[in-house]
Amino acid sequence: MDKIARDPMYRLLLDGPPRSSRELEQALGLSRVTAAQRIRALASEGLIVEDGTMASGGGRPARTWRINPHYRNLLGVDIGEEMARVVLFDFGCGVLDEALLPVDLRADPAETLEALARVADRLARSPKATAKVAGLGMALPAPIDYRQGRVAKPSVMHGWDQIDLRALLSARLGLPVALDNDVNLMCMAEQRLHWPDARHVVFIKAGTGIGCGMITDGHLLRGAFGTSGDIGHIQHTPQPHQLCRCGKEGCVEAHAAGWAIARDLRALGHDCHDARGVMQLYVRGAPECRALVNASSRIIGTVSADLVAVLSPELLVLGGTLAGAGEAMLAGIRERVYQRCLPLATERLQICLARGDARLGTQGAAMLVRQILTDPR
Amino acid sequence: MDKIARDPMYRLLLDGPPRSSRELEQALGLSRVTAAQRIRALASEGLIVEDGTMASGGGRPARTWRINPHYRNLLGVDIGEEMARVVLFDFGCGVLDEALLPVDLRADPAETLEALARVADRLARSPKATAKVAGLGMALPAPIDYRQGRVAKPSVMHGWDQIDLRALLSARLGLPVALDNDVNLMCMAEQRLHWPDARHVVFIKAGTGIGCGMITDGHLLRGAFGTSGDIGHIQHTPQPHQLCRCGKEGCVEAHAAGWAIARDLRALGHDCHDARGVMQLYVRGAPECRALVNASSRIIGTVSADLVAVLSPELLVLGGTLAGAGEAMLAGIRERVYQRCLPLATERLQICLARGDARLGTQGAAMLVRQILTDPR
DNA sequence: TTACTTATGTAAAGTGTTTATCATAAGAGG
DNA sequence: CCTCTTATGATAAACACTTTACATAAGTAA
Repeated sequence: MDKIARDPMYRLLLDGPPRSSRELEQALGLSRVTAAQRIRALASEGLIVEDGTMASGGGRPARTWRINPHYRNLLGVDIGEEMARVVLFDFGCGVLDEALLPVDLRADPAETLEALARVADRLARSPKATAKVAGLGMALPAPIDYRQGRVAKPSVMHGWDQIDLRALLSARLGLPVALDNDVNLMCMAEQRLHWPDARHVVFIKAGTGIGCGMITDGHLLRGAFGTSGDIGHIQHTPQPHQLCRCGKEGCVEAHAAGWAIARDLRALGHDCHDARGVMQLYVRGAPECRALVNASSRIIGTVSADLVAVLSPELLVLGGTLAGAGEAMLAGIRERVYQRCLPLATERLQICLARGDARLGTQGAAMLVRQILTDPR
Repeated sequence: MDKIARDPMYRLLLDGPPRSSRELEQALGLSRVTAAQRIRALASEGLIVEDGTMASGGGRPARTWRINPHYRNLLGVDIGEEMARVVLFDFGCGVLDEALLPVDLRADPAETLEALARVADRLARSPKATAKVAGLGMALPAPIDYRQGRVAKPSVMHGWDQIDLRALLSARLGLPVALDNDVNLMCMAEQRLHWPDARHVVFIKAGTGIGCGMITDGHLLRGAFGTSGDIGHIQHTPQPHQLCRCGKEGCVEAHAAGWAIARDLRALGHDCHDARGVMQLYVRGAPECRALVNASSRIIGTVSADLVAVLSPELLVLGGTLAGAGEAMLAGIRERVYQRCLPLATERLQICLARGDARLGTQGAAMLVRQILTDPR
């Protein structure tokens, strides 16, 4: 593991927009002399580069500095329930190259890992790479003990909790590796990249499964055991109870998740297996599908209302495959949130669709390993 | 406002147990020389005093240092829906003197404030006082914008949102004043004083109203608009909907709060007006009251289960007047939490009664103003 | 008692930061 | 063009903290 600057100034530029010398100085509470000195040091090592000049306010305009995206590259992996995505990023989380591969989470984890490692190796040597790869981050659809770097206790990833995932991958690839839950990472990437000023965010991922990530006071909320955000298995007692894949009845997932909608569509004679299939039917305009998606959005809205009442966020973002239904999903969520929450909590609340694309999970994964690599500890 | 040390070393001793020179040095990342020098400075100003010696580990035992509780005194005020409590604390939040006064939240806030100010003035000159009063903290049963120092938009405190509470009180008393929501402050005091090692805590206050406070990663969670923890007006669709005092139907409060139980007891012919009245009947063993309290505990348990699933705390504490029912309340909460949450979230979760007494709110208020007085900013 | 261990005090030398001062660069506005 | 404003660079003295080294204090274990 090669050394990368752990200077707080560099971290500030990694997380935020380009800044001038004066802004850096003020943000870090340094004197002008020290700030300038540290900027020089970072620039001479090639970690940061000049970005441009700010608008003049009547005097000499300030130069701004930004990170050098080509100082290192990063790999981000997002394992979904049917597909895995591997993306090669520059150090600013800009996309350089990408690969998809099918995965079967019920198969032997070792085989899946080896397949992933081969793809990662190939991407690291891609002609589109601009620098050495500094680390790999991985998003997984399971609760993760992200300090231990392993799956805590999976609902859909049978057998994955037995292995020391981080050590295994790190040894196989010769790279620092960091893991976390996919929803947490999507939440982090969405906030950092698209809503940098929001300090209290709830991110709801509605796809084949349902989960949420939370940012409070600018920090990702992982909970005491890394299992936070489990809204999929809250019971909200809808009229006829449905059996959930977790073994309980009446879970949110069993009524509103992609797999549940697909189940209901199959019962109506459609060929549909997951959230992606639901969206295919949805865009074709199948009325039964639209009705089921609308119902799902209202169930998700019910849970969202509880989250808003408890956490009082300024922003509620909907992501995941089902967010492809766009305003239709938002309408159901807004309906329930405004109906059930007190005006004080909703009058300044924004409810909207995620701005990030399908690479959000991989971006969050890359940001996580970058964060760990540059952490002063 | 007189100056009080803002040295991080002093804050560490304020928040935690007595520590030795070496422990302080390590906790703050200082060298031995600097730590000793700063300890000398704090001791010579009378801010800290020697506490004793640690057990010897084969060599000279280390001296430990603690804050000097008599350096300053603090006032804590907790305004309830029927009574206000004013407590004079030493700087370690030990109780020195105390007063209760009836309040009517529907009356003119100015009159209530003047009555409070007179009591505060009297306590500050109490013969039990050990030092000058450095500040006053106040806990209020309403959402508070704690930066602005005023009531955000009250449900039960009509008219209180019109006034700049902090400025008014501060001018009247000639003291720094800090405000926050009562449940937030109870949560903070309970965690800091009784569970200092717990970093993820949910505190549920079940009294005349119902609310919750949350500590995540050791920090009190206030949300974007200071309105977090509003579990009283979550709708959980119990069978026959009850009208809530907020104007909606089916709120948790309308079925489980002290005022709702009192309402049901009055319908059964009992003379009962608030949570305190409910507890009086409860300890006398009235069967209808026991049944209603049990039902309430299960409704609170349902909400608790959602909180546990979302936040993944290591500790769920029940406080407030209804917590006086003890194990009976816990039983209902545990029943629902273990029934509805995944084992991963509950296997290491503790569910218990608050250890703090009726002064918890005033203690939190005193801690808040102490925190602000010693904040380096 | 002596030997060993850990805690604490003091002084000198070195590192990094801050403050203060002076000089230069580069825009806006007249 | 000149003047005003803001940004930036260079330098030196003052300051805070760290490291190192040595001395002393106060326990335990033999």
